[in-house]
Amino acid sequence: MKIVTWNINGVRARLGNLTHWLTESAPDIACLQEIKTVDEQFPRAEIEALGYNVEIYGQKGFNGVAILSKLRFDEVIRGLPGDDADEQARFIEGVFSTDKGALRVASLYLPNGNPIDDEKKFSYKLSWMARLERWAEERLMLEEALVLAGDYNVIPEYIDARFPENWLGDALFQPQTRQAFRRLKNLGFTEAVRAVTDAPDTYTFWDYQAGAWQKNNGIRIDHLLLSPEAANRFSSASIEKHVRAWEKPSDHVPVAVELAFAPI
DNA sequence: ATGGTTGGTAGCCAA
Repeated sequence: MKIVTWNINGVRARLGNLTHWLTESAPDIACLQEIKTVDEQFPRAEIEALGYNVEIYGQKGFNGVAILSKLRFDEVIRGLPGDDADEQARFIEGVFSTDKGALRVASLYLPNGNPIDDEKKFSYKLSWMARLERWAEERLMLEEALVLAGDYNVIPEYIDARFPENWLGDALFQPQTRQAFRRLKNLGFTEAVRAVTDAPDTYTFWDYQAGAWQKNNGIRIDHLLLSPEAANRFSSASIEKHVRAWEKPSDHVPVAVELAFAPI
């Protein structure tokens, strides 16, 4: 089973890319972030025509996440618990039935947090990460196959940036940010890409500005965390870098994992 | 050199 995360940066502006990618990459489950639309304006019919079930947690203008799945959804939960006042659409989870039991997949869009001297923005990022850790702690107690996929807006290590010195003042590379990501991982997750390669050139995002793509000025911020039950069936990960060279690309590319589960 | 680019929006903001 192929599970992919992709920050699409506007699903309506990227519909041609999305349908082409779904046909080419053929994921079983695709986690999208930054769909930047309300549910009613999501291009549902075009995606369903390709054989996908669609569950959306949209928002006007910004944010918004979705899960597309060839498997039927047994359950869908929208929003990250822990703050009833948080109205940003950044988290959706789906539960599926497989030959090995339940598979839970979350699509998350972690707050950017910049600029770090804006106390509201950076503290929102850190408190969101603390909420995510509490949520993960609870879910791991279920001992299910769980894939926590999305745009984490976290550069975990120096090798995850082509020019790490450029990111020292950025919310994505702050010590507190990196520590919060380590804390999450250390609950017992396997981070898929780093489990299969130590290569530095595994970027998932290249800014639109200043020719970042042409200079390979990239960072690795899109991640898939696997619970032990998922990690034990994990065989490979891939970064679909060629998508960044398409016409009208997102600034992120899809990141995929292959897990030995079959739909039932 | 504190630059530049994109999407969604009508707040130039968020990234």
